[in-house]
Amino acid sequence: MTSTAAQRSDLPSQYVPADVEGALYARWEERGYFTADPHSDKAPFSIVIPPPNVTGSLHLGHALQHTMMDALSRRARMRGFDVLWLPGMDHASIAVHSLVERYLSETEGKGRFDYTREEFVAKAWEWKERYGGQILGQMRRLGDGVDWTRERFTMDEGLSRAVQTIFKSLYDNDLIYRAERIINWCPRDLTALSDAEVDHSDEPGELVSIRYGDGAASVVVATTRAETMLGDTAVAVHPDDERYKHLVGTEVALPLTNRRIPIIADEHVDPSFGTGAVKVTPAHDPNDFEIGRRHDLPMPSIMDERAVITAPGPFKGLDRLEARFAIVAALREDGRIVAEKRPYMHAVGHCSRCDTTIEPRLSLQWWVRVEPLARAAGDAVREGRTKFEPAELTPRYFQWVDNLRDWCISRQLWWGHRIPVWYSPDGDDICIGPDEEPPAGWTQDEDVLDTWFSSALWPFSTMGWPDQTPELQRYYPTTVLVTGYDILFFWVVRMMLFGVYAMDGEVPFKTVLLTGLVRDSSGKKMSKSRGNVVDPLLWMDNYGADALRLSLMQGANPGADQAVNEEWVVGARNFCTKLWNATRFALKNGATIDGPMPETVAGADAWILSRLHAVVTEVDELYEKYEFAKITDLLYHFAWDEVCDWYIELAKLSLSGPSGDDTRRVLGEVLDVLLRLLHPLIPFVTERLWTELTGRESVVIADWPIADTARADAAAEQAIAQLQSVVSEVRRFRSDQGLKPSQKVPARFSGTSVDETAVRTLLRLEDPGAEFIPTATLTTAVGARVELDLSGAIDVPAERARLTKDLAAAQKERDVNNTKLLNDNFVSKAPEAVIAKVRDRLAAAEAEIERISAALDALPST
RNA sequence: GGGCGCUUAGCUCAGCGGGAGAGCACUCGGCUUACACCCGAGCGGUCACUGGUUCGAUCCCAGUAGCGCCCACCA
Repeated sequence: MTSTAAQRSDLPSQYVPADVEGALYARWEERGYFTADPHSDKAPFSIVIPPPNVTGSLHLGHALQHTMMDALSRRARMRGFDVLWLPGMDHASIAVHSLVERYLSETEGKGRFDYTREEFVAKAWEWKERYGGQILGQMRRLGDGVDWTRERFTMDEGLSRAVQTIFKSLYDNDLIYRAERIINWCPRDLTALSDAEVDHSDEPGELVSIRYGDGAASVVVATTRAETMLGDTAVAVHPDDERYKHLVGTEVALPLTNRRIPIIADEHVDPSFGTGAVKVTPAHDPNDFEIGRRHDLPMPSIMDERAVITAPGPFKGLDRLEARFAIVAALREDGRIVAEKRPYMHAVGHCSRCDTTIEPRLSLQWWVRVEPLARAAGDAVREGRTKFEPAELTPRYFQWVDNLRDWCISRQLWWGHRIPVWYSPDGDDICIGPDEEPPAGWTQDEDVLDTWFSSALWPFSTMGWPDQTPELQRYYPTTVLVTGYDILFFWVVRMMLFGVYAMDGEVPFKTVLLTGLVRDSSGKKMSKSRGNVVDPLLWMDNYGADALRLSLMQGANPGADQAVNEEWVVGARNFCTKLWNATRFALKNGATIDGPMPETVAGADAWILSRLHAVVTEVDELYEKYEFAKITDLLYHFAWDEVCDWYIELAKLSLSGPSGDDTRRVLGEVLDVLLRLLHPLIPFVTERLWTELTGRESVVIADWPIADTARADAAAEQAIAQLQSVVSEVRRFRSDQGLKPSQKVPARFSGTSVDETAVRTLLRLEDPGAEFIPTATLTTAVGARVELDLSGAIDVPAERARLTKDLAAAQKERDVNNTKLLNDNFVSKAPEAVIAKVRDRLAAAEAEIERISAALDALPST
């Protein structure tokens, strides 16, 4: 399978991602590299993908998270794990409804209610097959190594079965119940919503104070929702409020109506807010509902499902906002308005899907009793069975899980899992399990379940639960969940609730890796309304999937948001090109991975191997902490600064020398290991280069590098450090002197053991001739002396400026350290190692000052 | 009202008790036969402010100011 690298060294000088990415992915998929094997004897490693909406398209947040999951699973595969990365999509009940409704209105000119339920659902499936799931192709473009043979959809038969099974179990255990309560109602989507699906924002409204009743028996209430007064059935005051004690138990006339309503006392009322008296509208406000329940008040509803007034009278038929305006005007006319504050900023709930103002509505819905589930889910984290990365975000989990209220799970929609409860003509109900038949003549509940209900089962429903499949037994609990901290509540908490419940207390994941949000280049949240949304597909088109992935990983500090910017993607693309050309150089020069590594090597070869294995160790440590930004930074600098800028430059010299074969082997080794280390982050370019370099099948199935501590070579590292120091110092001198890089300068070395030939070549220095005149002398920090013959052409002012600057720095260094050593407290209390270091630095600074002063003195005076 | 976090080079961010760092941007010089998507050199910061702890604070503690996020039924 191997052939010599030199035969294949025909790469062009630039990497063109579009030429290779598609074909490589197709080959990986075809060869089944990403297919898990539940019967394997390898240790399992599993991740379930956060299922994107079937309506969705890949955005930068996906790109970030998918790259992390891909990197983790590719590395695990290389390390010898049996990897399952399970892909799939969510049916996204409300989102599909909006899209399908728009689609039907455009294509057939009809609205949702022009179809029967069955027709609409059929249309939705049709839409899904035709337009849904675009993201799956986009995931392939990004390089996601998911197991497509196990792709799932939340409305699959198997997952629907899981939904029905757990629903029945919860129902039978009295953890699901039906009750009439105030719910969040979206008057546009015409459905109930859970608390999590409501976004609150402060908005300018109005606070009007209205006098109820007349004379001494009157009371003033303040409200932001004057229109709901039509449904008032009481006025409440605090029981201890002396101002109103005498009124409790009496009645007042409700303005604009003929009704009289009682004044009641309830602990909920805050006497210090407003007038201390509050109107009570049990059918249109959650607090008022509770008060109404406590006092057994009537709960008349005054609006329909579209938030249009239904209460008889002049306001009937008005929209809630029109009604508010009209009612305040009418009250004003009646002289009942005591005060009006406008604008009055207060929090208003909005439908997270369509942004319509939520209407609290009294409604009969299905609920999950979360308290017992939440306690178990909280304990799982308290006991450390699930850990959060970064750990700082753990309190946020508890904030959620410890304060959950019952979860409203029924939705007045058609696309989704229909509630498996049937009603008899007499109104009895029965919950039907997956293998049961409802009694004849009974009818099924019309509602579907909240989309998040099925998502909450994802870690086990996708693996075949409730059946005890090999997958479920092997891959649950999953190794790690990677998701944004923004859906901790929506999703993570609920998976914990149901996972712990359904799987006998076993958590759905051992670690939850929470990523930050991807923001625009100035750190602003991306949103359609801001118009700053970047399409990752465009960047992939222009720079390649690897460049996108690498740029995202560069900014991926645990739990922190990151700003992205096209220039970073350009930089990442440049890195890929750099790698490409380094490998191209290696191939051109006969680098190889064939044959055993030489036991001992010298000079730059020894140094780079020492560094390479240190990097392997470090990368492994950083992966344990999910430090993607640091992993990327480390590999970026190792590859670019050390391998390309120094090692390859030095290798150019030795390739033609006596140890050329060693260098060819070492160069092959370095690139082989480096490409394997980089593969999880940038799979395409590394695959292309690695197969070219090694002639082997695929880096996807290559082994993860193992650090070889025997290659650690402190002496070699020190020697190269010295060489680098000498070279840098001379380069700086040349640059300050304005010498062209191409200009050759005679030079003489002393006091150093660096490889003179190497240094001369790198610096374009010539051997000293017979008439060598040392017009400049450089002494570097490592004690090497370099004399250069500029034949009188030395730029004295430039050199004086350079030396003066160095002198000032050295003097400052001397003073700082000297001061420390003169401080008795420091000398007596600081650790010995620190003191020794300061002494060394002082000595070095003094030597430096002497050296520079001498050089300055030696300069010809002008 | 609770909870969390941030403030370090022009920008985006690392660092977090003993010498201020990276990428990009910027300046200067270079087509040095892997790479101009490149090479070499350089400029750039009283680490938000005020106190405290410490021999020593960008780093720990307290407070101040500004910014951000999450949660919350004060009408």
